[in-house]
Amino acid sequence: MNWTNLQDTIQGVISRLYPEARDVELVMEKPPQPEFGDIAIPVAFSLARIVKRNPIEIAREIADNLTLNARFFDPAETRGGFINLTYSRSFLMACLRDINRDIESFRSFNLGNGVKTQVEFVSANPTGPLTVGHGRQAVLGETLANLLSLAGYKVTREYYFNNTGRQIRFLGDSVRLRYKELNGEPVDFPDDYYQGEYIVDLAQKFRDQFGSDLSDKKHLPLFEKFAAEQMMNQIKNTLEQIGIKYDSYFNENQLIDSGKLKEVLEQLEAKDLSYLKDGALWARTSQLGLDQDRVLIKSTGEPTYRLLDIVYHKDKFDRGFQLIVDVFGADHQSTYPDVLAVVGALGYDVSRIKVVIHQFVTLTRGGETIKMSTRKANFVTLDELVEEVGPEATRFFFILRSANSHLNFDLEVAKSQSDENPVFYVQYGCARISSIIRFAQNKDVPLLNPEEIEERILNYLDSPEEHNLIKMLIEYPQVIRKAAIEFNPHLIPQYLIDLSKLFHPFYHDYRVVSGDLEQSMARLFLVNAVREVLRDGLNILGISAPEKM
RNA sequence: GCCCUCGUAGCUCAACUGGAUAGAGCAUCGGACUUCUAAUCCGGUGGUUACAGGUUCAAGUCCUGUCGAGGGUACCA
Repeated sequence: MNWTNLQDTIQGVISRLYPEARDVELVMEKPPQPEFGDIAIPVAFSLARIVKRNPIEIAREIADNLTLNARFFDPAETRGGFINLTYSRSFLMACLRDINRDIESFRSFNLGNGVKTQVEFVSANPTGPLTVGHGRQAVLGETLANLLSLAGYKVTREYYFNNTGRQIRFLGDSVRLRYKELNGEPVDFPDDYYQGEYIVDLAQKFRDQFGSDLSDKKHLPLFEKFAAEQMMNQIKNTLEQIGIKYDSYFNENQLIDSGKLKEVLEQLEAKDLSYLKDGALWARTSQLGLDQDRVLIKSTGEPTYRLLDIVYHKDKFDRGFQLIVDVFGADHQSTYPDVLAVVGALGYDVSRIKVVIHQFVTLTRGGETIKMSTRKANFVTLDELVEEVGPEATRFFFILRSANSHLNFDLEVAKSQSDENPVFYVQYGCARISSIIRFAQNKDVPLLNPEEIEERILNYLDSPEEHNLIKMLIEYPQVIRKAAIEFNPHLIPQYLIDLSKLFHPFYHDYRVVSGDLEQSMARLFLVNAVREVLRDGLNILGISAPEKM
């Protein structure tokens, strides 16, 4: 028995009582107040409109007809049109056993059925170190991939590596000029080139490797290749520091070299979706429902980012991905509709593409906003951030807020490792419970396994606080499921904080290992379940659950 | 100008996608370790959900408008 079974039961009662309203949406939620029970169902209000009757009567009628399995739920009550259900004691204890048995199967569910899925995230140009903003996307994308993976999707994590075009040319030439400087030659370094100190480092490395006879512009391709590869390695290192690994790196030049770009252009021409104007090739995006046409090939002969992204997405479909997740920053909000429209016009089912947009990170230092620009090099790198606050806090902080909210990141706060960083609060819960279990072992209080613990012993768990803890644990699978369905991973850290907020006061008020052996075993069984959930949740977030702190 | 995303306690953010009396943390004030970890706990203070209308049994959430922030509106990515 679980939440889903209950939902089916209620749906059945409704369609029997009110056949005309069989399709009504059944919402089940947590009531705002404990005296309203554990589950609230406001369905009578929606039914009232359809069957044109008083919602209070309807609620009563449904409650009376809910012949629920009494082993799991106490009789249904109604209150002002809401139907309220309360978990039975035996249901709570059954769940507690399940959690102690195997947390992964307790929270497991299958949405994906092995659907071949790609999650693309970060994909920053290798023209500079990753910034704090990329960090948010990295953590968001990776956590989403984790969630989809445990939801039954077959997930590939991919990084799109832009290794061609103007940005790379600028990068290569920036390095070349710094290299010239190192050779003692005078240079005029353009304002719109990459100003950062890391360019000088690259030039130095280049000089160490290739000598000092290559400053002539004809060697630019060598600089480009060298610099892009170096930057890409640096980016991989940065991501690895916060525990992020990819299954696949996709190089942009593959799209060009393989002829796929050309193929797409031919298809667009055949469908009369492109035309020449002012020396450039345009897409008729205005005919696809968008506000204006867009350039595909610049008059310089170079493809635009939009065109490459169209080809890339076509290629994703051609590689057999059935679900395509793109994690983008807010600056892509205007380009992805064009990409989707054109890819759709090429005959692909773009409803299989899910675009997750996250808002920008505003970086502050003691309340002062820091303006960031890669070009000007006045940015804070992800490396610097991780070095200051550690990988765990970095990950937790970035996943704590919903993707759609502007994230304010204050360096002073992050650096201080203060109470404002709730990752410690959650981890401390794990460490505390581990400590209790160690203590219990020394006192010969065993942590019983779910098969051997008797109902008689579980009867010691009879306080409201203990029941509330178990009820909170029962919510865990719903939280994970919801996070996966809605692409809202921030629900997980929010939940873990809430669970910890229930555990820590419990710890203060109730002694786990006491003189009463059976009571101690019961409480040990409970806190172990809490640790299982905390540890599993942290694991999904890529954060460790320390046994000691 | 137009298009996205937002606007919730002094600050950072939640609020189960339309549900019951809008919740946490930080900050601030005051308390708690001879007992399994004080990175903890307990209590006080804090709100016309930017503003004005509308939709309905019910609006922080939906629709319209105004104001404010960020992003886009490039033959940059």
